[in-house]
Amino acid sequence: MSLKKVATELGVSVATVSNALSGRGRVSAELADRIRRYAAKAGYVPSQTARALKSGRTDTLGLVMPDLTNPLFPRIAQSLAIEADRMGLGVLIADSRGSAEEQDRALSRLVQRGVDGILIVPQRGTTPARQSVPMVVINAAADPANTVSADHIGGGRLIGAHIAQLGHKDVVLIGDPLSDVQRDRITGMTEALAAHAKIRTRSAPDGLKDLVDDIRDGATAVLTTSDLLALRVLAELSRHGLQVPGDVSLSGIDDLPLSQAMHPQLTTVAQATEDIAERAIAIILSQIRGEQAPLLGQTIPMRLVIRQSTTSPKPQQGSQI
Amino acid sequence: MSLKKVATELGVSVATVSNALSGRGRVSAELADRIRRYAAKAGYVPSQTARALKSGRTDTLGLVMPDLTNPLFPRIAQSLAIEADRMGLGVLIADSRGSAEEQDRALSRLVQRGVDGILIVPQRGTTPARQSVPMVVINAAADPANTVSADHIGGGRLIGAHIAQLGHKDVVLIGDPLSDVQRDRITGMTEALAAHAKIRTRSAPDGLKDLVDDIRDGATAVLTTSDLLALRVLAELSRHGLQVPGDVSLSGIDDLPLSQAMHPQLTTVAQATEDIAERAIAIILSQIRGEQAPLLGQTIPMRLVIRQSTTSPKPQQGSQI
DNA sequence: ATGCTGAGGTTAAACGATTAACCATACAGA
DNA sequence: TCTGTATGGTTAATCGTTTAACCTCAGCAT
Repeated sequence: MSLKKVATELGVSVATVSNALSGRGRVSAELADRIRRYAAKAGYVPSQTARALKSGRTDTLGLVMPDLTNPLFPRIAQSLAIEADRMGLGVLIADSRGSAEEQDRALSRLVQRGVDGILIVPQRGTTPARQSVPMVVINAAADPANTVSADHIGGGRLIGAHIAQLGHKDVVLIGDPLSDVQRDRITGMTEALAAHAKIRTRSAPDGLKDLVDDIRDGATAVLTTSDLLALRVLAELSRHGLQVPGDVSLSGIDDLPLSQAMHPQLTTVAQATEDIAERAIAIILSQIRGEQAPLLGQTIPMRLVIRQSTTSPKPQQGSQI
Repeated sequence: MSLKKVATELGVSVATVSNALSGRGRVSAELADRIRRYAAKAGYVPSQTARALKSGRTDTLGLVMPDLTNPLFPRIAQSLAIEADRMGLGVLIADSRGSAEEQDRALSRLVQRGVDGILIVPQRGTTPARQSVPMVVINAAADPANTVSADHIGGGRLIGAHIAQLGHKDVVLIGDPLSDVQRDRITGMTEALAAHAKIRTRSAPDGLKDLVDDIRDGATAVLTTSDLLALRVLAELSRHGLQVPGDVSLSGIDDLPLSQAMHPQLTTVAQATEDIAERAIAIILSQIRGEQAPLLGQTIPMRLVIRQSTTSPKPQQGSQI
């Protein structure tokens, strides 16, 4: 069903049909009505392709992620897909599989496919190559412009403050220092805890094995930079007979489904992925439409989710000789 | 950079440029070479949109999933995205958010966007509405044609046989009976265990609370239909002081990242998502190209991953007075 | 010279929608 | 009667590629 077919079958010109359906040109009310009804009945669906060719816009966004296997991907993808859909946009996915080169290849493939804009969660420590279409960076730490990110530092502060308030005086922070995001989270935790507690920092995954020593040495809480890492820490602790939260408090970040399935249920910090998606798409849409408002890095607050894995430290800290 | 621009700048016709670049028409070797070089230098990129309009094909597939938040989604999406990419296809995602109606809406949106075919992981118990483009169903249980699925029954058998071989005589199976896939997995487990053990079946999530009783009553293994459920079961068991695998063996299915992070590491069954993706895309490509070979449901074997959560039952089963 | 063949191009139509520019009719005002 | 102006359409160009059909020589045989 093309415009032309509808037109000839109705004995009018394609322009009239187009005008009637779009409501833009001048068509008498009754003819417009007749056309609309006929088109609906005949199942006419405008060709996005033809429209794209004419308008130069495909109403499609590209989404590039470093690793689709990343447990956070589903959340972001879902929020983005839903919001994009609300805005009448499609989302084309691409996996940048580990390397910066693959990331750039993914970018240019998307551009060649004609996407109107690109949403990208960049590889650790890389700056994606500039493209000919608007680009919004998601969840990069402290990038200059066109960035929408969860407030990782703030998130770190949130959990740090929670732990400080519980009265912990000796805590260990563990995360992967190669990741900007995780570094930011550690920074936040440190800020919130510095005045209240001794801080030990370990880097994952190598530092996992030192954790038990830290605890024997007096640490009463372990703050991790991700839920998955927290699960791993829990494994390590329980292998050595340490109870959470009895002997140690433990926290994650991300609020993955597993944080509710594990025992004890994990205290964590959630990203407002819907808000991130909404902002990201708003920004990219405004850029696509040429409103070059230099929207600077936007930061979306995180939310503390207190569950069972954190409590006040045991009063008797006597075991350390 | 359009064909036309390249053509006029080189003083030839667009047809010649097109022919030279595609290698299809008749162009003298040296002219073709000159054109190719110039096009490359000028950064000419063919418009996919125009090509799509002319050819009627967009080289794009739609991927519909019931819930992008499903922990299996990343794996499938990644495998599919990579394989599609290898075949020169793009992947447009859509979330069917819970309801069968939303699923059908997602489908028709994709069709309107002009995808050449659709890959769908259907909602539980729904049969997606037939569309005007080829469709391949992924991971539906026992559907008729055009289905590519992990062999869930076989996977169930695999883990069942493993447990039988370990010598368990009394096991409980737990899963969500509303899900076709999970039912299939239970079926497989049952087949493999029927001759060797007493089988108790519980449905998740309500049956979780009965598990401890089952074990006190003599059950020595709990087989779940998913890793996430296994984690939940582990939580329930340890809340009641039961050790895995000391007191009970436990297994999952899916081989999610968490199965390695938890303690003990989970014995599980993995889907060969790459193989599934490859088959699914091969099928849909052949349909798009009109080779209507009535490819019937294809089933991809699963793979047993033995880790630490399963062992032989304790010899002394004396406590059950 | 004349006709043929083949190589190497060019012309033009088509895909489907949008839209600027144009045309025709009716009716009002002078 | 003639001009002016809505009103309601139609024509045709355009976006960038692809491709069937056609044109134009050069070289060759008759």
